[in-house]
Amino acid sequence: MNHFRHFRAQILERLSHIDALQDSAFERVVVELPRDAKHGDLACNAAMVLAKAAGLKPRDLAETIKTHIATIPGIAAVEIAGPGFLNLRLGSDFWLSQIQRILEQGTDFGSSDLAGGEKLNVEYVSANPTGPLHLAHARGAVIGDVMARLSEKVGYDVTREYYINDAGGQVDILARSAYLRYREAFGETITIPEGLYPGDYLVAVGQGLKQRDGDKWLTADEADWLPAVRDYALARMLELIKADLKVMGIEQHFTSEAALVAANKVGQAIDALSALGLMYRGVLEPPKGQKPEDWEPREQLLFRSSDFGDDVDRPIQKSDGSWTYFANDIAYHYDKYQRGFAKMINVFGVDHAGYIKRLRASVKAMTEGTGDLTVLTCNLVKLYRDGELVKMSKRSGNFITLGDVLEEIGSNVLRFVILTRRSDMPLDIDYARVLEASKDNPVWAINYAYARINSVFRKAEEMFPGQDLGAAGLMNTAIERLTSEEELAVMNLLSQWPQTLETAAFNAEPHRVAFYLQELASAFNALWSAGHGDVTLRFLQDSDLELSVARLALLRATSNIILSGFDVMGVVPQEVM
RNA sequence: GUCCCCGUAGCUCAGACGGAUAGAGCGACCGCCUCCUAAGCGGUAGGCCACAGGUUCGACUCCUGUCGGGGACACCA
Repeated sequence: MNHFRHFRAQILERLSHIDALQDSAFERVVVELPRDAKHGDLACNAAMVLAKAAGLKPRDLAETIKTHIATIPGIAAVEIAGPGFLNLRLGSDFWLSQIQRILEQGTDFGSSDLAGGEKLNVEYVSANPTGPLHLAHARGAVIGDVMARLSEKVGYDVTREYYINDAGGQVDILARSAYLRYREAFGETITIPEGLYPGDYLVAVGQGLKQRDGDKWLTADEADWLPAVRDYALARMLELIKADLKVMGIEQHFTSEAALVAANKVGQAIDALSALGLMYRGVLEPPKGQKPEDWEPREQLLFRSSDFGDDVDRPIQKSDGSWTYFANDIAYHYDKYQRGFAKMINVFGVDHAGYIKRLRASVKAMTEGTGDLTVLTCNLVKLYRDGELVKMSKRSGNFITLGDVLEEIGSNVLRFVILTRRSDMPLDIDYARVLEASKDNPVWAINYAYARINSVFRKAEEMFPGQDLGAAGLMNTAIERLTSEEELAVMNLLSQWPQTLETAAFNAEPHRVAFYLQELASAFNALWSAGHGDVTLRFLQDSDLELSVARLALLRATSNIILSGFDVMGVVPQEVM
């Protein structure tokens, strides 16, 4: 349960009974977290935003509102502060109900059906199938995967998707590169010309092809071997890619660009846009600034993307009459829409940022406004070792593959590090730092809190043998015994989890989960350490079972939320450290 | 030339829908282990939120402009 929404609804209901507010609109009323914990558990701005229309001073209106909302169940105290804030303090009856919900629902606590089961397509990675994934792809993979998980939490019916760009010139280059490796497998000495892929991951492809087909292509014409070599190499590349994704726990539905083209989806999508009057033949202005030397004005088939927010209209056909990449992409999104996805999320690398406007324009146009495409961009990732930037050069084939990184730091750390930064900000990863076993390594620090909680439960079983310390046994707890500032801070944070999930999901900001977990772990560690100075604050008090159980209930709720957070991030927790 | 992103503490970064004294981690300095994991915790110092206007009762947040950093800009994918 999102307690902000819960109490807002309760407050609005009470406001509707106040005579002075009969004509007021309540949309601007917000229930939120006060900036300072001293101000209470919740803050409401109702008096300030409604005062003007009601013809009252904010603080006078606040007095009236206070008397009406003070009796809402769960609210222990209402204070008026500053320009007219209503600061609410929640009572132990409310906290107990929250702890009970968390214990009962486990990792489902915070899930909701706000999206009402709407179908959502999340497309990510979609790396060209011409080589192994590298570090930049990992970022998109994590962001997309976590967006998918978050979206499911708030009630979307999510399909995870990978778009295989297997129809363009790059797959012919792949085929030619693989063919050279095939000849190499027969002992020939090869030189890889500029423009082909030099990476040695193709050696195995050449060998595999030799094994499968023998020498039948050695003397064949390119026109004959190319399709076969291409299909074989493509399949091998997809195997590589899927293997890396599997290590990260990612599985997706694969859609082939070539298959869409073969099914004439492009023609259908362009016809649909033509029928809407959005296609025309015309000549584009030359690009301003540096004008390419070989630029020449030519008439092309253009899409009126500028009618839908793009800067200029975009070409759909190349000069040789074949479709542009954009045309295929229009077809792909048209296909998504026909499969029932009015709502789509794409995760792009920052180098494709300039492509977003035209793609969104095409979705708006072809769905006649009913479709919605959100595009998340992932900024650059730089890798550091011992403070030195690890150079990556795609041209020489000398780049860090995702497999290399996974081998060294693992999926957990990689996922977490990626999620500690907003996706559209540049990200630096320092090997030494992320592998450190200390609070400098955030995933470690959170897992440490979780492991400590497990440790307390092990101790508790020794101290109170026979006591039921499972969810059922902790359910009816004297939560009012928890009165320390540190304990209340943790309870308040636990209650913020549903809100965190919703914000992260609906604003497409998966990093919020990571920041929330760091805060929660930090609050827990503070609670733990309070017991160092003051023995009565230790969780387990062998002379006071009731208090110990109350504290254990809070701890179990905390570990449930940590597990929920890890679950959403795709991080696998360690039980003991 | 156009478009997109960014500019917050010494460093790396959070600050949803505009709200109260702008936060965290690292680094610096000072404390805390006979005790559930000190792999930790507490405290102190450190900010004209790039700049200038505008909207508002109220702007780090919204709008316009300027400066600075990054990225992308016909037919490639």
